[in-house]
Amino acid sequence: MKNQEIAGIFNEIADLLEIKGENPFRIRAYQRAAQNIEGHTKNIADLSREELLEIPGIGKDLTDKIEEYLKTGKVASYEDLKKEVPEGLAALLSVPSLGPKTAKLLHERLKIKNIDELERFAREHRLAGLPGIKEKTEKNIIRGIEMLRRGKERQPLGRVLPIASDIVEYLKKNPHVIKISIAGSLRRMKDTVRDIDILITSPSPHDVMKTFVHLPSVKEVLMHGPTKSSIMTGEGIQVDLRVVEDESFGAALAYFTGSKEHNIHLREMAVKKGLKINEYGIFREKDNKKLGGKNEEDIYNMLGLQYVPPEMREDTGEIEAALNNTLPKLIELKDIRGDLHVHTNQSDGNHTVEELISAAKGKGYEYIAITDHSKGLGIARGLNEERLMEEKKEIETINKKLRGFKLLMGIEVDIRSDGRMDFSDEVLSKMDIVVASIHSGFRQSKEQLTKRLVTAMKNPYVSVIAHPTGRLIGERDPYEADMDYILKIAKETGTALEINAYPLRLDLNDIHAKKAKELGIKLAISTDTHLTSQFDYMFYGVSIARRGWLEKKDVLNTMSYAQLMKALRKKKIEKIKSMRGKLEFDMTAD
DNA sequence: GCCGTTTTCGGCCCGACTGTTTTCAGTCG
Repeated sequence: MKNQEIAGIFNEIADLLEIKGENPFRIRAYQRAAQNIEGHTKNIADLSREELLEIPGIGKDLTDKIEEYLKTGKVASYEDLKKEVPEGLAALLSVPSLGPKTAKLLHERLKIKNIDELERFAREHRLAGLPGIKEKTEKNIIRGIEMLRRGKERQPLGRVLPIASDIVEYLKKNPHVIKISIAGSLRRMKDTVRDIDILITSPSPHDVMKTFVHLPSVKEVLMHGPTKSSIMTGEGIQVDLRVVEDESFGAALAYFTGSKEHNIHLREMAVKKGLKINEYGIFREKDNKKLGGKNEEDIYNMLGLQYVPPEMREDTGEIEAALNNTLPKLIELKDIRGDLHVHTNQSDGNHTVEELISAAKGKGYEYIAITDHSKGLGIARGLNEERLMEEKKEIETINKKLRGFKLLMGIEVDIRSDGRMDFSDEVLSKMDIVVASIHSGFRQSKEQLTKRLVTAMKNPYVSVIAHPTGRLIGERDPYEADMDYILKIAKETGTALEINAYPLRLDLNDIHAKKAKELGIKLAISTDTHLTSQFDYMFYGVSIARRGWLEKKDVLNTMSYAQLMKALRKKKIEKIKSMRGKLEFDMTAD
């Protein structure tokens, strides 16, 4: 996908233009274009000129630049800009509290070109004395650089949400708090978040703010105003709190949840209707009469839109869909009827089958698939043929005794480095479900990795590809595989793709999941449980699915046991037939 | 740079907090 590359260039152009002091709206145009390209589910390189022009925020000029880049690998105007602005200067913008005006000033007066130089000047007190800069600003710049170095990366959703929930519980105890909600990218359930946003309504903001800046987890108070404060926790996560009156809760929640792009789009719509939206409500422009804002729904209703669930608020088409009354009915946690990727203590899980059944029943599930590792994964005590068959026998015995609950006999079969499955087709054919995945050779070439996954999908007994990109958030990048091609083959072979709900994986991610849905590929949302408590991760998987606009019908494990077994068998037969067809064709071709 | 039921030119979302000021610019979300 060229999308990331092109979005990156447009974002850098925006930074360079900012330093040059260019027209802010021109800068925003580049940022908006970058955002829309990055979030686009189709590979930009495959689009025609007309299709490019249809992307919001992409006009004639940017289309030219995209085509220029695809053809030559460069954008001339970007190369020119880089010559004008010293290398490294744009990086100064990543320092919190330091913006383009200051960056420009620092370069013009002190010839500062990068963050290291900036830090040296600041520590030597050589910034103070410049217009508008004194000791306090100097200190803020040093603090900003430290923050940047410490917590640059975004944190995984699964790590931050529990911290946020603790803070919410603590603040709830303050008697002046009426309503409280998590907002920001955390409420939108982005797979990684940079900070925690919390919204409160209270008649006595001062008291709430006082509680907030004295939370036990506060390491530093970054900002402390009457309605808005920020703190840094001991874990190095920034928490922003906003307090409004109860009458404004809905408007403030919408404003504070974002995304920024979604909000800007809503406000532009409002302006065209003679309305104005801010965090206090929605108002009639001419006489400033308040028309709503106590509930989030007010905002959408007044604009003639369906209510947009927070997970969709990225300005990637949801507003247009809401206008046309065609928003998908997003999948919900309660739609999930089972888990298709579960490990027992036979491989690297921690529980017996019975313990897993009991926990799954507690979740209200109708079934789970037992999918231990295969022999190739020695480190996880992967099962050989003999142990697998023993497990199968055990599962069959247990199944006979179960009432209102079923086990699927499965395997998480390793895709070996040469693309072969870790078990023969004969063994795999005895499974109810085969989940195939890559656990080694991550550094192979793009061609090799793609080929491995494609070979797996073409195997008639493989039902699901687990954690298809192999990423571990903050630890390991997704491996180089041609995702567009993999999606194409998944569609052709009828292989389902997994949204692995393990918080560090969340793999597929939201963008790929959306694309898979558009192609008509089925998805499985699975927890990859190794501990019974990890069944709870399903919530994260469903959140990613919602961000990918998935509906109940797109997800395998929303089916009943009978429907699922029928669907799995049908796919298997179709695959075998199609493979035979290919084989015969190949033979006659020779 | 984009975009059009007021516009092909002239707009482009809106407000809080900080640090430097004595009325406001810069930054952020």
